[in-house]
Amino acid sequence: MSVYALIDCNSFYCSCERLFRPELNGRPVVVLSNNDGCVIARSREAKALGIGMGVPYFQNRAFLRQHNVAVFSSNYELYADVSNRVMRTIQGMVPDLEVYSIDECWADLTGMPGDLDALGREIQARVRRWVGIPVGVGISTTKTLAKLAQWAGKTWRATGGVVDLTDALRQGRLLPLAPVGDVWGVGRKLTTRLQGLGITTAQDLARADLRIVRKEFSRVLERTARELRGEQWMRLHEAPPLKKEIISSRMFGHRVYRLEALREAMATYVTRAAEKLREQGSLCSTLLVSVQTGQHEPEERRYYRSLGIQLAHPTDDTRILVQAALAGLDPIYREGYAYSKCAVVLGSIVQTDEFTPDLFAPAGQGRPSELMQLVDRINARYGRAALHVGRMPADPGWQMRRELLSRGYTTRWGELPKVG
DNA sequence: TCTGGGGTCCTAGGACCC
DNA sequence: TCTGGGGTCCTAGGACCC
Repeated sequence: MSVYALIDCNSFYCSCERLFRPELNGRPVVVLSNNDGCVIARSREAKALGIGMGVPYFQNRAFLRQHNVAVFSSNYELYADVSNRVMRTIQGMVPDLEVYSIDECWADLTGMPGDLDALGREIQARVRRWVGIPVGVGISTTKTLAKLAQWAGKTWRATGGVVDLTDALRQGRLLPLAPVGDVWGVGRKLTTRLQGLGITTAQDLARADLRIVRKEFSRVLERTARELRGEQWMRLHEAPPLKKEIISSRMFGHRVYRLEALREAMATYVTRAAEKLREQGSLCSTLLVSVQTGQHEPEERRYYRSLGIQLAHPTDDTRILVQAALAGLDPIYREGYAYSKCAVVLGSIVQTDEFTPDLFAPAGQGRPSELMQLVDRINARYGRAALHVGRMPADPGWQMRRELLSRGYTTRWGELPKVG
């Protein structure tokens, strides 16, 4: 029998902000999305105030001030660094680990001797002591059940955030109490449709007729239902698979009207995407560029258009990619719209040894660019964008807003905390 | 009335996750 | 004034093939 654990950091971004600001313990804390757009992380105290996930910041600013809520722009450099520390700590305590997201990981505990509940509490205590971040642990025989165990740990505080759900009897008690919408893989749309069929709890889904689930919904949901029954359909992925597409997009800090500004932004995003491409040692041969106005504009002022571009040879060269993206931008730009965002998606991603090179390709094309490797090394040493294409401005007017950014406590020499 | 069946590949779009 | 970003998987449907 397999045993999986899901370890999840509580209100991760808020916990990171508190790490070097202990006076914030007990005080409600929220963290905003890019551009200070909406609330994406809430401490327990903030949730208790009724602040919803994803609510727009500008509509709630007064309420937040009134309740003395500490508000932060997202500081991804800090969160990524703290996340690495958490993962390394857990890695030393379990046989196999899959980093699932910035604040969650799976562990394979199959065959671990001793009390699993006690192991869960040990992990929790060590991460708290070594890194300072509170975590919850859910343990069971499938990933979907482990996820549900972790949900139970959050929902019933008496558990202390650790729930061992390997026992069939305990599963039988929990499943009828769990709303189907809290099952991993069941989102809003599916919840509504399932409820229409009288399937309202995890137990209902586990007991549903699998043929009907497959026919009316999908194989994906069938797999979820089977996992709730204890059939193991998902395994651990220790080495993260290479990305099949790489997206770079961002809302602008202010609306943008001119083609020239869009070109700057596009060049910046393509540069970032190409860096990610090279980080995984891949080449790409298609791009999709898009521009759009705000979703909340009146109908007649909304505009969205995208264009796919096929390259002659797979490449990882920022210069070629930027040139192609800018050529694609021109025909989809229309004057007179208030643009809020542009994006690039790199696709048809391959490894160098995965395709047949073109005998007639110009020298240097169709393989990793040595020049780009040099640029990456220089930028790693002297700071991102020390060397960059001329189209990328140093201080763009459209840059995202981060007015409430905390310090780079662990990632910038000049911003280290001072003691004494 | 009624028009083959089955396979592959590609793309667009939907749904989900964090 | 102001509403996130990055990713995966699956499905349906069209084109094409034998």
